[in-house]
Amino acid sequence: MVGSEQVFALYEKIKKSVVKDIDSGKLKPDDKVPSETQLAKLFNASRMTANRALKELTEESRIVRIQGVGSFVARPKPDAALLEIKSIAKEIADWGGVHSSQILILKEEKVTEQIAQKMNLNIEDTIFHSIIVHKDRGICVQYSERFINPKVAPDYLSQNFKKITPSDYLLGVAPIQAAEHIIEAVNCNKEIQKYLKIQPDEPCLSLKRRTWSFDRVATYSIIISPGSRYKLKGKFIRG
Amino acid sequence: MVGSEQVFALYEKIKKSVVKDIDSGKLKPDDKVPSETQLAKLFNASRMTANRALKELTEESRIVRIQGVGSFVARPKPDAALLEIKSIAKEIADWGGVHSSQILILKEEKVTEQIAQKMNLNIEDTIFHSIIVHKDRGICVQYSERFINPKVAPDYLSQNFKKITPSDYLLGVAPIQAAEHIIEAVNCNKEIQKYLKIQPDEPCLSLKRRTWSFDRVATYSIIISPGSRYKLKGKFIRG
DNA sequence: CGATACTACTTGTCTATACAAGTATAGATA
DNA sequence: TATCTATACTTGTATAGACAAGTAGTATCG
Repeated sequence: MVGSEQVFALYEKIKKSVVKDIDSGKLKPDDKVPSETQLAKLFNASRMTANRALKELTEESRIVRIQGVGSFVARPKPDAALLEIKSIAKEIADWGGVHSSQILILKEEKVTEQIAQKMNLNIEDTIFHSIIVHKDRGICVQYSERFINPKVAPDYLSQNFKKITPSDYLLGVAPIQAAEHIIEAVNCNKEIQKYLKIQPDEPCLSLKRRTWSFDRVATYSIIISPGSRYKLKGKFIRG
Repeated sequence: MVGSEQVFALYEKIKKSVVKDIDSGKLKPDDKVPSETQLAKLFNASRMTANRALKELTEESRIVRIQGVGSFVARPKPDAALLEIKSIAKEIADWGGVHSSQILILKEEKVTEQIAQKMNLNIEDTIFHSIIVHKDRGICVQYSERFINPKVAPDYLSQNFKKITPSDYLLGVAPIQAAEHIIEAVNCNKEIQKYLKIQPDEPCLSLKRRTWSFDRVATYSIIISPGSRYKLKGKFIRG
């Protein structure tokens, strides 16, 4: 093994070359990546080898390929990890509870400066704003305040949410491509204490979440759950 | 589109066939999957097509392939989602803090019944047990109690952890394949209050984590952070 | 002017073949 | 017995060629 040089397969060399061009900025998001035929000629490879390189870059979300058109540099995503948290309704169902929810607020309103910044909106834009309290057999287990970008779910306000939960509706019209979470333990304010019917010193889990859909910030949510009544569960597998 | 039947590519048919055999129980974990040559003959396909099918099944973690030996049904993992949480040291560094840690306990001991159950160990087995307090500029931000399966990191106790953190050492010798998390908001007990130097009513984030490596439970950790001093951040992208 | 057909180019799938490289086993050899 | 060797089989990589299918633009026709 002394002095030996790592040998890379040809398709790996092609991949590295394209990745290098992307990372160096030579190829920018939405730029056209050389076609399979061009790459094959460039690297003295067969088209299949270039195909494999581009195919794997697709799987790694570095490029997007469109049949008949070409391959293009993918738009960067916030990060490349996955956090899966079950919907509250599903979680309650899974431990044998009975889920119900109460919509406290559901309206369109002007964005505040803070929300505009978090959701990449202009200050004159409006958003959909909802506050929902989730219960298990009548006991409040979660306060959920959500701001929804009207561009990704224009019909949100006209849903009646009898047959489908707001979360499931949103997942249908605006599938989550990416999300960012901040989890904290907090003592929540009096208003939320009232909604959740908890004592002032009861520690609560606060989950602030931004989701992206179609390369837009789709939702910004603040989710508060009393520690004594709710445990957040997550699972993961590294790729 | 009326009455049209979905046409599947040949490599997809091969994939589906193998997946069906796995899901139906006809092929069990560690069983040998037919070789590329056999599948090619079976489906009247070329070896390259069978190769593509098995290659994609590898990427989907349904099978494991060993060059020169064959393809085998993968052992099932806890779940198929990914939660990435930065190491505390990295997170502190990222917001410009200065990380230090203090090892309170680091020893081998007999497992308790509870830990044995959580880590799939026998009651006569021993484990490595560590308690570490992480600080930022001398202020405690995290209490971390960890139980390590000696089988995945037999040299853990003989490390001095001057140049490498325990987490990074573990990641090196026992890469995480999967993990399970339970996140709660809690009021922590007096002992931990003392370690973290916090008030009794200070809400804390509790993170209980099991990690798997090489198909074994590698670690079980209880991580406690005061809410006022620590925010857990997670990011995700759906595949 | 608008619809149609043609074309050049792209990615998607598939074949037949080849050689490299890793593993397991049976048999020959020391 | 222990070790080497030939072999059969496996997966990994790569080629050259083929046809299908989708897109965009150009030229042609009515």
